[in-house]
Amino acid sequence: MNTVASAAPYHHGDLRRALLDSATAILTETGRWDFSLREVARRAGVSHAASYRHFTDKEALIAAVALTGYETLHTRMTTAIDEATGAVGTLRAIGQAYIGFGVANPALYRLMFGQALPSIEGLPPAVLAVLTEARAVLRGVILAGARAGAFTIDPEDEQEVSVAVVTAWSLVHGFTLLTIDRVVDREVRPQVIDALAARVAERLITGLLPTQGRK
Amino acid sequence: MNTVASAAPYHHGDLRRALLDSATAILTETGRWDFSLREVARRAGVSHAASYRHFTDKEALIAAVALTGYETLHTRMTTAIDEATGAVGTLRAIGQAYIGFGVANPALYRLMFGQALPSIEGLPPAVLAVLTEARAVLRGVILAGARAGAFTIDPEDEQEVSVAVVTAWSLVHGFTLLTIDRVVDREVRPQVIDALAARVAERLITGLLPTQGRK
DNA sequence: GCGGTGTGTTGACGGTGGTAACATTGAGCG
DNA sequence: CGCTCAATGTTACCACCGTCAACACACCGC
Repeated sequence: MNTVASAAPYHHGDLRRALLDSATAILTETGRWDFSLREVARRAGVSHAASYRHFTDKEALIAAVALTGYETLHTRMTTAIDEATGAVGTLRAIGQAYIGFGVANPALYRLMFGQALPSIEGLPPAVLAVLTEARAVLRGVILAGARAGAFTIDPEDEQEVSVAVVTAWSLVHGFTLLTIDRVVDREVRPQVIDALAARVAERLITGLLPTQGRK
Repeated sequence: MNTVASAAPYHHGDLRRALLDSATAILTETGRWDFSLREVARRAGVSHAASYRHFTDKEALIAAVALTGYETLHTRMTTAIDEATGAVGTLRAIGQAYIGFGVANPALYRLMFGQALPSIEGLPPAVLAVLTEARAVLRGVILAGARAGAFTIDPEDEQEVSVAVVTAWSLVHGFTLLTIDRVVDREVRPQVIDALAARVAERLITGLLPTQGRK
């Protein structure tokens, strides 16, 4: 009866996947993350209560969508790393991949980092794991750069490394959100976001001060 | 009948203000920005439809709350500037004020920058005005520093100044959100956020590279 | 062939944002 | 002083939402 080609093992086939697909479709089409469960179900051609066989909660559905987002973000970052060379180049690549993902999927990005949960904690462990993994990747890049002497960071000083990680992540996260929210737009009107992102990243790398010590 | 001392010009007195107060109270108490209009009205001791005499929409109420947030943020920034000296010192002060505000009012901050609107555009003009003003303040600080020769920025190069503005704002915005969302917490476990914020800011100012040119 | 379990449906409940019709009350004006 | 009227607040209602319980079906192993 169904026009879908692939196998239909159970009643619907793979409703869980279908629901996730519907949700992400709404996300990208409308740009809003505050969709209704019923709309997702409707779109999947299924009754409004069917989702509860696959997700305990609306929040669980959202968390599952976020998880897919974290996963693709993570893979984009790692592939970007693989294709880059040098500490600074790798840092640039990873930042570009991150920002590129966020700008390409604004609603998903905001769902991942913006909303439905009181805090990141309380999320399913799988979600936290991927998130932690992504941070570990960034830390690894910075640590490698520090060990290679490319940065002014003592690789043995854990705190110093952490500060650098937080700094880089903050910059990239903040830039992504400001861009998504069109706050930046009015300031710069960049033809290409990439160019602006690159210059912002450069500012982080080179700093603001004239080339000499601090303070 | 009312225990409130001040005048009660109309039926309730100043329902608009009361509703805003209720909303902010819920915001700070529960930490959630997705309250219901009816709860706000209930808390103000008024029927749920009364709010529509003062706000066209739930979104309008939220925007009004956000507006108060932007205003206090703006004043905190300007007073911080007044009390600071030197370009770098001023930049530090403004960043600290910004982060301090966000961390002290997490739910409000997320409401201001996180949520209910497809994008920042489409907000009431008053909101946009204050937001723009806040950015202008930051730009002024950076421009002054550039003119004084404190930064490696050509004050005549508008684009370069803009890049610096976006960079600083992105950093501070991202750091605030990561802190609020407890993402940073697990990485560093800072006893005092201020200390971490200061070190992050320092990283922006001094950059990552060993003290020499770029690339 | 048959029971049972996994899957989807129907229908209901309380709560929500929003609207319309009605009630009240204070202010302006004779 | 009393009337009107517009501003403010209330009641009643709508469609929709998230969630749950009861029911229907269909495929599984036996």
